[in-house]
Amino acid sequence: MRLSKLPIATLRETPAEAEIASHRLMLRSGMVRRLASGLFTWMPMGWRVARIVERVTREEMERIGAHEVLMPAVHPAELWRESGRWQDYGDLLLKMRDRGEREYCFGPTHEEVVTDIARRELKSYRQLPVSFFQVQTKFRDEIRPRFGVMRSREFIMKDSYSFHLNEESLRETYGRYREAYSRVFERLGLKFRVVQADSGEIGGSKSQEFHVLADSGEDLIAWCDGDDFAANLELAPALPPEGQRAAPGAAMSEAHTPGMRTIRQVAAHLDRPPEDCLKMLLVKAEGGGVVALVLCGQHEVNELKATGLPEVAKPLQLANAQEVAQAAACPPGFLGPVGLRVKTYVDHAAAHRANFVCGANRRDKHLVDVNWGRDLAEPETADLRNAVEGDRSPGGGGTLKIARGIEVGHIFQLGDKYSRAMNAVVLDENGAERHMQMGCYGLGVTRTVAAAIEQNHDERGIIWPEAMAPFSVVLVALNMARDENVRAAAEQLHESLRSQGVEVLFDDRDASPGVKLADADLIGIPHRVVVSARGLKQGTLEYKHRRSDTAEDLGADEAVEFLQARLAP
RNA sequence: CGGGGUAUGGCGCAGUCUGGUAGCGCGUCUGCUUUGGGAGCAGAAGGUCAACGGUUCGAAUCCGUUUACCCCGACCA
Repeated sequence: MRLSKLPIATLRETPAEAEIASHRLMLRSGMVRRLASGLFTWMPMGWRVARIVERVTREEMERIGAHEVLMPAVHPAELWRESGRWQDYGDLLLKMRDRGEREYCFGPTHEEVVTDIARRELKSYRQLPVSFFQVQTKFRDEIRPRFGVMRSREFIMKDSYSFHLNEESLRETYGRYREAYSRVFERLGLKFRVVQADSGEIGGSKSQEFHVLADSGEDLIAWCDGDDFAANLELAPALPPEGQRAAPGAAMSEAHTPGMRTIRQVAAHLDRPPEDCLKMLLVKAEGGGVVALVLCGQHEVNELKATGLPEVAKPLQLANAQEVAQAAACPPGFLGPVGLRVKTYVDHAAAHRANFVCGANRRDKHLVDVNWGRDLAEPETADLRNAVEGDRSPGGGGTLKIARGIEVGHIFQLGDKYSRAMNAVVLDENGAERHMQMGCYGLGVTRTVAAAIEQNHDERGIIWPEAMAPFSVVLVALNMARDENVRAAAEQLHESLRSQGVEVLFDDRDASPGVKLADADLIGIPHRVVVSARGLKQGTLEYKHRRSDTAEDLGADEAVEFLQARLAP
């Protein structure tokens, strides 16, 4: 492609709306343009990248025998009423009416449609297992679209659905998808992790997420290098500490802690480490009232774990002022478990502390040298907190690491949730009707493009992994408009590379060298060749990799072989 | 949906408090010069100041209504 023919300007200044690197760089490099909140046009350069992700994904889907289909983007309401999700999916579902006042939604996912297909087409266990996939535009009416195409309302997803006679077959196919997804992200050159995940609204039992590792990721994931444990932080168990709890020491006493409502203030004032200072949260209980949760000062409550307790209301909500006042005669900063008559759960780590500090349930007072079993009853323990770096791995192979990730894929074993709701059955070998087992598997195509940029960029621009780059080589011809030698050499190299099948972006614009070099860095093509009058005088071209700090000269006549050697897969 | 904010040429912004008929940088176009890290000079095009209504001799500016967008919270590929 000749840049002189691509009428898309790169932006020197960043539009004010862009908060994160990928959004900024995609706008500046002209990969996408915004139409409205959460709606983006994919411009030529960006679309090439999206299509690479699509292509690699398709190839891996076909490799495991999935059949590509294309289902409608618009779905009739009846189908979604049948599954119960016309209501359950909530406002994320974009609903609309046609001229006959019939109700439809724009599909945010396709379990209903594919299950309808399956119940019509699949009649016998002999047809199973089978899986279908599509690459298609989805619409989710997100409350707050943000981060450009990372969380847009309209986006492209590759979604697959598998059908099985039994759970064993489902598990086997699920495993194949996990491997296929891993191959997709490996081939794209992304650093990623597969982690255990919560199934959320889609339902079903087991699910795993694929996260591209990036510091700007919205999710936290935990894993252990010494075993195969890996989970979304919301699911990662925080194991009880090992060993015996220390013996009680000095007798419990009261300390004056005026106005100190945070763990940090209390710990500093009493000269105790934060882990010795237990904090207590009052949260709303199912059916009214409150439940108390006690954790070590440095730990964070885990919402999924907390709401898993029978008494705790979903979603997790802190008690309001009235509820706190009802439970204790002090402000929230001075709450503690001693003498409190509220259902109380204590995190394993907090239950392991001896001689700890906690609120006294009196304004401006804390208790010091408190001990379970001495100053108050032995606690009812539970896992309430987020795991932290260095915690013991549930897999037993060492300690946990924590990193940020961007969720680009999610695979589920759905079981019979949809096949039951929509009565999708086949006859088994005994001629009996059986609800099919289902799996579903999503991969965010457009989000993967943004995630790749989050993981691979520097202050100058994007650094595409080789496999995702919209072009392999950028050919920068300096002062081509006024130097016939440069023009001839550049045109010739462009033609040679093209004839060898190399995807080359030819910067033949009549622009200053600074502009061209800056744009080459911004767009992020891995291999750069500069043709200049200066070099040609010595019969050389200049080569530089986007990740390298230094350029090297190469003979003008060996450029094609040189590049081919570098581009070899 | 709750809270906060913004809306002025393609992009980034000033002007609004204190009303007087719109300006800067980047980009675009023309010409000359320059040419290895976002060039210089000269000239030019481009704005119903988000929309509607009101106050006023006069509104980007004051008042009211509406809309769009952004940021912070709960969701997801």
